[in-house]
Amino acid sequence: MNNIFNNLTTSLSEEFKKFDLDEAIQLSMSKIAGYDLQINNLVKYNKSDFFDVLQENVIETINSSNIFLPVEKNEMGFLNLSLNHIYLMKNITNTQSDFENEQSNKIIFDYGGPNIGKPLHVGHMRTLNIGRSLYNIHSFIGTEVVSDIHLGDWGMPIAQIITYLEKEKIELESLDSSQLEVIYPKASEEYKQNNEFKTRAQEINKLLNNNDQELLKMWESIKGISIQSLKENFEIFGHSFDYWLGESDVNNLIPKMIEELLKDEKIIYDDGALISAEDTDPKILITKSDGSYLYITTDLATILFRQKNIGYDKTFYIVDNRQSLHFEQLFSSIKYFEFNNLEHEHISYGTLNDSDGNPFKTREGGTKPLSELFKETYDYIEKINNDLDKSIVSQLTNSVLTYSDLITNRKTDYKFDLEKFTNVNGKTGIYVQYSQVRAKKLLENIATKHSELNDLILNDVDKELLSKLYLFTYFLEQSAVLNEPHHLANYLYEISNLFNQFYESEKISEIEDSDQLSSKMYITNLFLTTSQNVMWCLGITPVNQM
RNA sequence: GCUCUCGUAGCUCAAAUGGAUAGAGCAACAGACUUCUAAUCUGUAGGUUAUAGGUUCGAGUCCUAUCGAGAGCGCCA
Repeated sequence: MNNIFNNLTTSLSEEFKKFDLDEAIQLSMSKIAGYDLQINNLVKYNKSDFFDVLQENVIETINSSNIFLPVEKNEMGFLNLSLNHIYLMKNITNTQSDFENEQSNKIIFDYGGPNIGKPLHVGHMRTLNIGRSLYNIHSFIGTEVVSDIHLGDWGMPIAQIITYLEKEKIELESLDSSQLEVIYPKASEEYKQNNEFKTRAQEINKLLNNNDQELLKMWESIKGISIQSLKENFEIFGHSFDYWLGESDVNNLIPKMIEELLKDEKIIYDDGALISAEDTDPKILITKSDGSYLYITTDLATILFRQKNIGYDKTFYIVDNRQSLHFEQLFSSIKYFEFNNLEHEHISYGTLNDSDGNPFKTREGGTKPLSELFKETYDYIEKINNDLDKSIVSQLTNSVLTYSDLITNRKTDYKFDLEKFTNVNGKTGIYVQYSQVRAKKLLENIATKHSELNDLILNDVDKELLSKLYLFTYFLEQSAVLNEPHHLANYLYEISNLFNQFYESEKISEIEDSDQLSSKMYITNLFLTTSQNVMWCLGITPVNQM
């Protein structure tokens, strides 16, 4: 990605190359109070005879960039850097234009993955939050991004629902989404318990795969009802997708895919089922022994569909940790079957549990619908402040559900603790929202006193805040490179906390000196811009009052 | 049984690619409101990074072993 530090680190690498050293220069957060960043690449050479010369050259290069205040030599080779606020003031805006990117790189984000007929439940929350955030982050730095919800709209679950409707003689015309949501668990239960039901469901599944017109019509209206309900839900949570493709859209590609793989002897028969001929442990099952398709069958066909109809350089699958074996097999098969050499990555995440660390359940023991979690959070916030508009409470609810999800490293399981996540203090959606509302009000209050910025007059807190704001790019890059939104989420807390210190340290509206006031205004403005852009990257909508 | 992930303060978590004295937030305790919104801020306390070895100038991070936790392992997705 483009940012103001890149040119510098590139030319610093050149300095190392002059001594035959291949070093990727890394800026890291400073460990020493009073400094902002440090460069540690020199340390490992501090016993070499060229150390002094190299260090001098490096320092000279840094100094001529103006990004930092003059750097001093360090015996060990730790270069401590302080940002040059005056220079950066003219060169950093923390808006998207700072990161304009010329490389064309297209990423497909495969996330969400709800099944039709089933309501969104808490298990969907992380893929939606992480997926949206990564989509926004990559979009923010200028990458071409495409999202695909990858609907579970085919296969056994659908067959089970249709079998149930048939058995209970439920008319399609009378069916609505809330009914559908009740039907699925019942159908799934019958499938397990009742052999007759199971046989019929498998039959229907096969008929569907063979394009039975009557059944396809039923399937289509069930899908329509389901998508409508999903879209209404997403409206509440602020999610949207570029593509609403599903397993059914690639179904017709599978027979030919299987045929060709068989012909090339990439897959072979084993106990009637088809497995990959690749030498793996465990073996990769491609179709069942009755010829019907599996998770990996559709995922493989999806690759073919996407490279033909969408085109991409990378695909990110934002899916649960527990499916890592599936993706290992999928990615390995893509190469082995010679589909393409593009980049595919499983962006895995841990399970969301309740505050006791147990899987989220309703009181009755079923999977908890996402709408229920939303309602509980909404009510909790409303109790804290019942003067607010419903729309703001709703936005705050989303902030809490999103921020608490993104503040933790995605790889580990985490506990959803309502009381903790709605706390006014601490790393919560409420706190970061409050901070930016404060900034907005402050700007409204002193707007009339605004004057041109001639010089920056900064106290210690101002400097600390300003430095942190100029480091937006650092955290953005970390989140983008590692596909980990928590770096940005934590950054949002840090700048919010520093802003609150800044706000409390001095009564800004009473400042007489116009240069000093302008400095404060500038910082407040930059904070607001940064905070709102970070929120955008995380998928949080800033509220206007609270 | 095999494979993978993880173990950091009382609790929940940071510390990307190995870098200087391991940081935050809660909770606890002590302070600051006739407010630019105190839904805030300040301070105190809290650590042998599970254990034992190893690699390195340098290890929470890499390697090996042990203990502990979780997940996955051909006809679900």
